[in-house]
Amino acid sequence: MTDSARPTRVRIAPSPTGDPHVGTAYIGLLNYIFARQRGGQFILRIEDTDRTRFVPTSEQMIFDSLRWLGLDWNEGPDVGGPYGPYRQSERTKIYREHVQMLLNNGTAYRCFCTPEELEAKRKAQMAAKVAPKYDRTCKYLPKETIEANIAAGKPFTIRMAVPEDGSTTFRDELRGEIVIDHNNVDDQVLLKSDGFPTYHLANVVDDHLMQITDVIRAEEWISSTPKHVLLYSSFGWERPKFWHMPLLRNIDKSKISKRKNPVSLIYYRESGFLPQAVINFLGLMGGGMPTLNPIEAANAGSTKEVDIFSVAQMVEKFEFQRISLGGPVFDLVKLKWLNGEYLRALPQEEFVAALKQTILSDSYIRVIAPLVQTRLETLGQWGDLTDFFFRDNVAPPAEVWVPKKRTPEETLAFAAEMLTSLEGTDWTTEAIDAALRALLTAKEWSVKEAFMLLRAILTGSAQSPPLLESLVVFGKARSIDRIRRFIDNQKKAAANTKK
RNA sequence: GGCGCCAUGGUGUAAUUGGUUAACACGUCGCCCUCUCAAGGCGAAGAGUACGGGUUCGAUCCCCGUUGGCGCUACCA
Repeated sequence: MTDSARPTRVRIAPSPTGDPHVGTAYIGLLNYIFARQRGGQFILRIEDTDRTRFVPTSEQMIFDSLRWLGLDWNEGPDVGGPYGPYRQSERTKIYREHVQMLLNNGTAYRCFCTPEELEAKRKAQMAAKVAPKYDRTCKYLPKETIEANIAAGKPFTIRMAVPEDGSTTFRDELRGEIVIDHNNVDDQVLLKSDGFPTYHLANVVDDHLMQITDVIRAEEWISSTPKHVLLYSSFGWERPKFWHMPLLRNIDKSKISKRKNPVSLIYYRESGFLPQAVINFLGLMGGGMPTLNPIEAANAGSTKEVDIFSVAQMVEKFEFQRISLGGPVFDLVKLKWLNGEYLRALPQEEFVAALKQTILSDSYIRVIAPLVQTRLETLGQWGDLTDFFFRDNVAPPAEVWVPKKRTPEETLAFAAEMLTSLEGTDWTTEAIDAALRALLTAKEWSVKEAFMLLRAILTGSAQSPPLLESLVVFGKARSIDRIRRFIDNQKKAAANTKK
């Protein structure tokens, strides 16, 4: 059972629940480097077991974004491999078979409690200031009851039977031993009533079946690692090594989120960040690259070179043991500086090519053109009508964005509502229109007021091509970011004038 | 609340693993260059390493406690 003989195999397992996330890219990069350093394999697995959050277009965006960043995988849903399928929704039979093994050896049991019952119990526990935990009602159900329930067609989940005392100890390769008392481990649902597995089951089964040697994932998983360790032993399997990486943070140190940061890889690509810069920046998060010694630094010519490196250099020099465990703030300011460095270093031909691939691409211009064709008299007016599509900063004056009968405060509050609503909207004119109208009716805003506000935020002006179409063309990721930045900027400005 | 993880300038990281005036990069400010703005060059301010105790001749580094931040606490991942 020595793992030294096993060839290194690592994986990332994103969920297709929306836009591909920078956190996925971060963990992806780390896994990629880890595999390359050891001549191992890097696997992409799609964890699409939550049908309520499933977004059909998400998977392809994940593929595209990771490829854009240059993080190629050896095995995955789209490239195949010997351990497929690599999409969990296609592996439900495997999970059911495995959960049966657990049922057979008594390390799992059926639970007939309804979501409502569970919710009520949880509330009661919270009210009593007790740690919310499943009370094991169904753990010791008599055989006859279980069979009767099944015969009656009562829906059930399957839970893991966590030992009622003792503790689980595991080793985190970066932190050392971590001990968690079983009192603090819930009887986790392994198989949902819809027949799909939860993360915990699917993850362990797949990692084992796919021969994963090292689990390199975000720190948020530490607390549930005992569940996974317990599962490995319930199955009688050797467990992988666990490496928990620090969590990327917002400026306020909270876990990075779309409310406070552009978090979509689509955003970075569409806003004209270079993949090398994004990857380089991610490589800076948490350290890991050894500092140049003074001689190397002198040879490099400039000390800032220590912050600039490629994936190849990371593969060569990155040391996982050097990673610092404090969650790094994802600082857009430094990313922009880095991106500027890469842009300036580009040969002119490549710089032009980069423009033509992104912000000046044929496909982008093609979708903008119909919006302005009827509105211009000479081609020279193109820029007048479309500038906001090509700009990063638009700053509408207050007389444009504050409706006559509203105060700046209530307008900003409405903008914030709009942001929340649009975040959860499909990016089509119909869906945006519906969302907007629902909101404005609820808040008693006129169509004119609401649309003008959004127009001002998006374009910086009171005149523009059709708003909804413009939003769609500009893209969800960038539109959302523009609204968010507008609100932030106005709040800052208001705070400053008060001082 | 419970459990866990973490803690070096505003931000990201260094500090030959206990011996330095605590270093580098971003950002900020100033100067130079310059038709402007960037870029580039030069320089400055900014932490005494969260706090309090130990251990030690000596702690950023080891130990304990406190505080704070973050995460988890779902039929989400």
